[in-house]
Amino acid sequence: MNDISPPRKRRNAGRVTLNDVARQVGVSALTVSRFFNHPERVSQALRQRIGEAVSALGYVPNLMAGSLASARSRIVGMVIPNISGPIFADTIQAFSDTLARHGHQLLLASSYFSLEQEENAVRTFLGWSPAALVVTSHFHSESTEKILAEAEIPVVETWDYQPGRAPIQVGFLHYDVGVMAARHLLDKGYRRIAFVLNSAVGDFSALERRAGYGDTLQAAGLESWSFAPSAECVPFEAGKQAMESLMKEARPPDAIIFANDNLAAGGLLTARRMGLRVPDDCAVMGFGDYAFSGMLLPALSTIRPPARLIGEIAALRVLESLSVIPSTTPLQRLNRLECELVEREST
Amino acid sequence: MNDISPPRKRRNAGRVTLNDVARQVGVSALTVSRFFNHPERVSQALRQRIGEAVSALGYVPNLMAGSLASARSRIVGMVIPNISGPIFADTIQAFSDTLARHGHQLLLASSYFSLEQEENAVRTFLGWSPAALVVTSHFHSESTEKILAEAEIPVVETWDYQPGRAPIQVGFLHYDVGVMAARHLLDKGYRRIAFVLNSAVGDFSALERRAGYGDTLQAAGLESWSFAPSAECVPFEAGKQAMESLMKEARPPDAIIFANDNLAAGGLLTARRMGLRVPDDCAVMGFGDYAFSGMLLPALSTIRPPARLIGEIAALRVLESLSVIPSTTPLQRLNRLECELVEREST
DNA sequence: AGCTGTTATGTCAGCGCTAACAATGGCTAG
DNA sequence: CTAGCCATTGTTAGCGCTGACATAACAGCT
Repeated sequence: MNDISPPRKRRNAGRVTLNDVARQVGVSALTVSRFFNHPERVSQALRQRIGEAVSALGYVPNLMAGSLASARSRIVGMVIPNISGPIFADTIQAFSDTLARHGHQLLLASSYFSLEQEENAVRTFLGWSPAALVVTSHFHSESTEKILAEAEIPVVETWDYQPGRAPIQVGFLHYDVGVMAARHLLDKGYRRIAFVLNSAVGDFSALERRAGYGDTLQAAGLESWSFAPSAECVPFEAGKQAMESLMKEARPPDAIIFANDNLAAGGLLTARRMGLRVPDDCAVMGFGDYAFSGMLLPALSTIRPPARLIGEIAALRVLESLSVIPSTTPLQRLNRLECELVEREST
Repeated sequence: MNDISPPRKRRNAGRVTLNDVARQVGVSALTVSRFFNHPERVSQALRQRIGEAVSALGYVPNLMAGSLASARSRIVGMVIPNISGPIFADTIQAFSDTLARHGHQLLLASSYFSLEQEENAVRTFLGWSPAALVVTSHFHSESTEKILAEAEIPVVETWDYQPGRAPIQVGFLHYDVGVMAARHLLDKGYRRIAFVLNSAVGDFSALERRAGYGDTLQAAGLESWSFAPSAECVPFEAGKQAMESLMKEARPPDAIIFANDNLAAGGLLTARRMGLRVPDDCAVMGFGDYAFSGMLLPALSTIRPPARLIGEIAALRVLESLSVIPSTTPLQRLNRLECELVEREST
């Protein structure tokens, strides 16, 4: 019955395409493409007319198609331990904003300090041919290392600085933070200084801070001493547990460095509930300078990491690597940032 | 000279493609494609062999190509006022995690309460043919409304609940929060209750909370009264400014509702510095239940929004709309969530 | 005039994948 | 025994865009 089968239809969905714009203006599709990607290569007159047609038709470039054709995208993937934590949020914010200012988008995933989740996220992100990838710290699973090395895109490690590593790094030496905290307490005259680790397993950076603390105490001829709260308890509880346990010892510490301000806050409030005076009976020191740290009673002495700066500089390094912005060259060294000691009432 | 020009080369870059896998196994590319997207339509035996080939070759599906071909992606865009703020971070975290569990990715942008930035973000996101779009509140520019309506993808509005609006909404009625705060203070016997607005322009939700407060006071035959800090100052400062200014009045308030906990914290500390007793001289109430709120002295009474729940349910609604997970149907009503009054020492 | 170089635009082929349709073979129902 | 059906796999034709290359037009130069 049917003579010629009609050409197979495809669900174009009536979306406005480059070709529609091109036809409207009377040029080839490529010229319109250039209008978006290399406007300087299109004559003034055409630029004007294309611009009008674009807004008249309400054309939205299909970034997927563009990325597929050019094997480049304007997506940057970021894997970070968590989003809602008080420190990383600032980094994400600054990173995202800086990218956005230069027309790039942020694809985000959290790893919860799990190397396996990090690997999954990296793998998935690579499926999107991202322009670059940003991860946290230099601790990765072996396969993640391999994948990142073979990805042939810029990779930036944040929140850490390990001299001599290949990828671009934007962060600080956690070891130094441990040294800084220990020195501060030593200068203040404390001698029995304990260190409380994070209850979150996989937070290797905290271990480096402890190493800095340990070496500093050893160099001063003092005994170092660390407490690991049971995993699986929330930071605040872990701090409480640590304080109770440490103070029960025969010779309790006269100062405690907590792996972060959440733990320190738990410790601080527990100390007060136990009737201890802070810092007279026991000094307390945190890390992170969270929003609440200055409002505690006594206000918490802590070390403030350059969270926003990390995000911003990481984004700038990414954009430089992609030649989106000119390279401000010998900045390699400026990737090593400093933490700031915030001395308040608890030490 | 040259007889036949060689076929033009393209920068394949040696990446492993579907075809490579298919060739290795000895099937067509489509079968491998089905292996990933509709595994149930591939025979057991092939599934096995394809799976092996995939990991042997280290094949990573090119999601761009897939999305282009199918006009569907597994990206969900989210536009939120800010990332690092203490409340939205939880929503983002829960949203991202829930999406990730079902193989979807989060593309994130922040609007800083600016309708224009929101519109830009939405426009850009649409270029990625996202599977769905999530925005904050029901306040959008006219063109954003239009774009969203025409997008033909699920759109979810979060952090707000306006009866009778078309898009899926997951949130609460800010008006109710205002009522709840006012009622609480009235019940406690306060009569001269002031409201302090947010210093961030564009936070329309705060205006709705104020409306709830205003109507409640009016219904009680009391005068309502609001203070707007100068824009451009950080929340903490704005709270300070408000407290100083309000307390200088001839008949100062006996209770103040702040638009959020940051403002309230500024107000609280200022009150104490001014020698006022809280809550005896002036009660203080916030909104948000930020991390520090319970640690202030006196601990801040506030209203806790279901931040994580919003993120999680928004993600579930998105996934349902996309038929990724079965629809738990008459949940429409469950999208309206409740805030919780957290009574502490400041009221 | 002829040559080179530069700028502005077009042609063509494909990026890697999947929807629509077709084909194959085994199996049941009439 | 054959039509009809399901399950499984293959063929074809793009999705919307951009790279490499080609071309045209025109300027500046010998």
